[in-house]
Formats: sequence, structure tokens, C-alpha cells
Amino acid sequence: MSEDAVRRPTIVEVARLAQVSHQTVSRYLRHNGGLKPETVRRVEAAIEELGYRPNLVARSMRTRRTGRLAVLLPANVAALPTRLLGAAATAAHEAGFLMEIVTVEGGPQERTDRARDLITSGQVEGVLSLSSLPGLSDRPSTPSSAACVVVGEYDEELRGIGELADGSMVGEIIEHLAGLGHRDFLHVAGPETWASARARRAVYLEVVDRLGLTSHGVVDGDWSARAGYDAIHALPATSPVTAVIAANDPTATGVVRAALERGWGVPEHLSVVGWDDAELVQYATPSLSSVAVDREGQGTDAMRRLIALVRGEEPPAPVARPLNRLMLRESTGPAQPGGVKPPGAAGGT
Amino acid sequence: MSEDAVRRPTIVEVARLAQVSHQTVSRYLRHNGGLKPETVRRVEAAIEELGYRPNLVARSMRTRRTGRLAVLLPANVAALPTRLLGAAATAAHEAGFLMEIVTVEGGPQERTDRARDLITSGQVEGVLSLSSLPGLSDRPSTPSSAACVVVGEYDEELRGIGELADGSMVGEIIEHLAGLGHRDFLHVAGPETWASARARRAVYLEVVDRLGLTSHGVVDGDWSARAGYDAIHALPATSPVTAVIAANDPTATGVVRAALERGWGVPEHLSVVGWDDAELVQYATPSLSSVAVDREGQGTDAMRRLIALVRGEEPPAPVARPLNRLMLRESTGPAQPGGVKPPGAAGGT
DNA sequence: GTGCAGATAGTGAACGTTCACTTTTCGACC
DNA sequence: GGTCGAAAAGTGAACGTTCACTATCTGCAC
Repeated sequence: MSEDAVRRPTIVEVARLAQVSHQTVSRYLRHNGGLKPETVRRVEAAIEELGYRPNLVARSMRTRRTGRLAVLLPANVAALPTRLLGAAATAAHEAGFLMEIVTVEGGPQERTDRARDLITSGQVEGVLSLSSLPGLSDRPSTPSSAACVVVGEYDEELRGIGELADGSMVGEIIEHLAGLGHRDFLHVAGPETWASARARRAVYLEVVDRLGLTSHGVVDGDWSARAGYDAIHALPATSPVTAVIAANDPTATGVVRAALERGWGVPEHLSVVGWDDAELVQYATPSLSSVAVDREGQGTDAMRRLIALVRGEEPPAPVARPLNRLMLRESTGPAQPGGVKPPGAAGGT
Repeated sequence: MSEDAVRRPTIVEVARLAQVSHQTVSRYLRHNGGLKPETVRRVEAAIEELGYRPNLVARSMRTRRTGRLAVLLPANVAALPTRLLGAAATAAHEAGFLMEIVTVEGGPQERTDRARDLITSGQVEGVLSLSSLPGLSDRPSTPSSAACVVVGEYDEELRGIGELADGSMVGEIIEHLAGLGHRDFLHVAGPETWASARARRAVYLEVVDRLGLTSHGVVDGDWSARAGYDAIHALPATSPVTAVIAANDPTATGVVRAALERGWGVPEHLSVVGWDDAELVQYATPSLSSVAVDREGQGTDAMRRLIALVRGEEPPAPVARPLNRLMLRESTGPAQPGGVKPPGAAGGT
């Protein structure tokens, strides 16, 4: 009542009650073996009686290991990459680590600062960042600090793989659409701070150019549906664009909505491709063509790489798996012969 | 090179370099004041020179405060409640805490175990759980353990508020639809492990009964689009249902898709209401009527309550704000006079 | 100069665990 | 019965901070 701060029992008290030394209890806790059955029994009884639970902070301090890995991501992201995070968490657990997600408000600078804090504070053994951390690599060698892996950056370094992972899909999409007769493209991109958005944008421009097609612009988006919606409404009524590649599924959904509002049929007048293959958009009408990304694979690979780094092992080669697949649904189809669209309908006169 | 485990500098080494005592450095770090400018200068220089960063684990051990709060949620959730988490994180930061998300694989039992671990291990000062933790309240008084708040449970305790927060919206929806002539309802619910799903289900049955309407079933769902899709396809062709209340927006999207596939117009033959008012479904066609939930408010309230508990203060009364709003869009409309639907079209013969 | 109070700085212990040793126990074998 | 060696258990220090005191320095009034 009055004395409300009941101290939790320590290993020493357990030892006293079990009539052994604190070290014996420690051995029991660490499953080190070499204890007589009778001793084990006494220790267990004492732990049970006192309701003892080891103080993990104290343990971490002594061992300099926390068993914790942090995933860092911007707080303002519209939807957390659930699948990637789930797979990463699983990979972490399998390796005996606890994964936690830390969100950071603010821009790249705050993110980098927070990452540096985490890395150097000894609270976690590794940091996995889902967005770039400008300036962090400038100071690579803080003594015995935690490891750090930036998801997108990795792809960028290994350009071959990076391109294959994300960029090549843009090529595949464009080639597919070109095969359907599309010549005039639009890209509603994601924020430049995301490596994946940068990669897709770059490859988009490259492939459109290479195939002799026409890009009618790259619109800066923010992963939101609104971005796609606004991008389409901003097109001139006479725009020859017949195919839109959106940065993700929400943006693509916005594109579809705006097109329908303008009286442009999807896919009759406008083919739309999203990215991520969210469950929801498979049930939209029209169902959305999208890139099924192996987010689980990405999460697993990134986490395994981080864990290898933490343990000082050689980073494992990313598993060669079919990373991405273009899922063709109702929102893509052959281009109209003349690319003609009906005059603006909804909204305007 | 060979000696690759470079020890990080400690407070003592900083003190030695600055020619002060370790306690003076500690005072500087804690911003305790009472230091001469000259001393501050020397300490700062030493910290800079050594690249010193305080070891937060050691600090936590001594102060018995970690400044960390954990949010616990099931790993298999389809989409993380981004908005709630974001707001909770903001509230935590404002109070000087760091919030982290911990996902737990497995069922209620594993979740409860993990929560107990977190609470008693001294690693965090508080735990916020988004799903129920069966059996945890059985053992309320672990000595000086961390605080724990379960989001939904709170609403359930304060039944008045709980009902108002989530349940009353079900009433409002049904009343609105009844006003449009709907008499035959279906509810595609969420998992029973979620307090909010339980509350909505209970109120749904209650209100349908009270208004003398007919419920044609409560289908167990799992928050997924597929659940809604299957529920509608499972209806007999002659089903008189004209209004569906879905547990969330993805489920509602699945409902709409299946209805359209069966040749039932939305909203001509079937009105559909979702829950959460996700940005994406506002851009679907038809755009989805949905309940705009003040997820930010929920997150803030829950986190503030947790922080109050941690600090031993009186839990703040939940802010009386307009928690929920029914957003009427294209997926709801007047009931067909006779409730007649066209015979099954797509899919079957 | 002396005394005194407030400002500033220092000292040693403590937080709860594990590490690196040392000591004791115990059974088997000569 | 003594010796040896492995198995089992114990001892004290250390991890890097902060806490609770104590000591020293200042400036000012007398």
C-alpha cells in the first residue's frame, strides 16, 4: 500500500532461497547444463516461489548483446509494408532475435539522426532501414557499433540485382503494353527518397526511350491514391496517353477512378498497372493489373543480410527466386486503334 | 585490423580526457545544469574527440527506466493499423518515450506469453496491446512490473463509451439503411479475438432485433477481402439480403466484387458499408460507404492512458471527440422496392 | 581575515547480471 | 586409503551508468 514500489526479486535472492550461489542460478537460467537434478529442482522451486524473472536489461549490459534488431521507417508512410515486415520478423525470430519497428517523424535528416542514435546507443544490435539514410555512410566506422542495412540501397549497390528486382519489371510491363499496341505512356512515381521509386523511374525512362515509345511525363507522387487521381485529372482532354504505370496500387486506384470520371474506359481507353498486388485491388472493379512483389522474400533477404552483418559472417547471397510477377487483370488491355478518347464527361460539361 | 572489437569509450574515459570526474560528465549528459561554461566546454570537446555516445543500456539498468513502450500486435494481421500506430507513436514521443512495435506470431496464448515476458523483463515500461490477452489479467500484481493497456478491452470495460465508440455506429448505419427501405441485413464480421469485432457483432444483432429487421446471418471473417467475397458468393440466388455491413474496407470490397459478379448492382440491389474509410476505397468504383474512424484519436487516447499508468498518474478521461462518422458514398442507396435481384449472371449459368 | 551559504565538483557504492577463475564434491581406479 | 580428474558449485570482479553523499571553491557580509 504505502510501500508500493515492490522491488522485483533478483538472482541473488533466488540463490539464497534455493541455498545455492547466484552463479548456479545464472547457469540454470542460461541452460548451461552441468547441474544436478536436485539442484535444478531447488532453483526452480525458488524461482517459482518468488515469481522471479530475469532482468534482461542487466543481462544485456553484461553480455553486450540485446538480441534486438530495429526496423526503421518513416512515420508518415501511408501504409506500413506489412508483408515485408512480417517476413523480416519471422527471419529475425528464427535467428533468435526480437525485431521491433521504430518509426521516425520528420525528414531524411531526422531519420538519419535517429538511425545513428540507435546504432550507437547499444540498444539494438542492428538496424534495418526501409528508406535511405543520407549521410550515414559518411561515418562508417563508429567503434563497435551496431550493423546497419538499408533495404533499397542494397539493390542499388548491386546494380545488376537491383535492376532485375525492381527495374526489370518496368521493362516487362512496358514491353507487354507495347505488344498490346500502346505507344504513349505516363508514370506516376513514388517519392524520390525511396530507392525503389528512384529505380523504377529511371528504368521507365530508359525503356520507353529504348523501345522508341513516348513518355508523356513522370508525375511526382507520394504513394497515395490522391496522387494518381490528380495526375489523371491534370491531363489535357486530348492527351494521347493510353497506358499508365503507377508507383503502387493506391496510386493506380486513383488513376482508374479519375479516368472513369473523365469518361475514359479502363482498359478501353486507358490501361493501368499498379504495384504490390495488394489483396484489395484484386477485388476492385475493374480488378487491377499489378506487379506481385515478393515482399516476403525482400524482408527475409534483408533481415538475413543484417543478421549476418551483426554476427560478422559473410552476407548471404540473396536467394535467387522469381522476385516479381506481372499479374494481368482487367485494368490492362489492347490500345484503342487510334488512341481516341471520348470528350471529357464527368465533372466538367 | 586484428583487434577488430574496438571498445566504445565510456563516461570515465571522457572524464579523464576532460580532466573532470565521471560524475561531472554524467551531469552534463543529463543536462542537470550547475556546470561552469569552461567545464562544459572541456567535456564537450572530450566527447567530440572520443566520439562518445552514452550507453543507454547501462543507463537503463541504473535508472530502471528504459523510456520504451511496446505495442503488441498479432503478426498475421493483414494490414497494420497505420494511422492508429502513427498517432500512438506521436503521443509517446511527446511524452519522451520511444514506441516500438512488436509482432507476435501464433495465437492468443503466445501473445499473452510474450506480453507477460515484455511486462516482466524490464525491457519496456509499458505495453499496449491491440488485441485481447486472455488470462493476463489473472495475475495483476507482478511486483513493479510494466503497465499494460489493451486497446479494445478498455472500451469494453467502460461499456457506455465502448458502445458509443464503435457499437453505436452500427446502430447508426442500420438506422440509416432502414430509412432507405432496407429490411434484410447481413454482417460479415471480423475475428472474435478483436474486441472491436465483438462489439460490432453484438450491437448489430441487438439493433437489427430492436428495429424489427431481419438478419440473414453473421459470417465469420478475418478482415480479408476474400472473406467478403466468399460470403456473398455463398448466398442463395434468392437471398433477400439488400444491405451488407462489412467488418472493414477490404471485406466490403470483396462483398462488392462478388455482388457485381453475380449480377447484383451496387447499390441498386445491394448496399454495402465498410469500416475504416481507407483512402483507397474512396477511389474505388463504386466508391465505398464506410465508417470514418478516428484511428488517430484511438491511438492517442490509448497511448496517453498507458503513459499515465506508467507514471502512476490518474488515467486521463478519453477525449470526447466525434469518434466516428458514417461516410456515405456510392455503395449505399435506397432498397429496391421488391428487393428483387436479377438471376445469377457471372460465373454460373 | 573569518565565516558562511550557495554553486560547483568529486567519491564510492549500487543497479542485476555474467565472466573468468577457484574451490569443493564425488566416484573410480590403483 | 589415497590419488586423480571430471563434474558441480562457489567467489569476486566487471559491465557503464546514476545516486546519495561529501568536499571544495567562490563571493560577500561582517
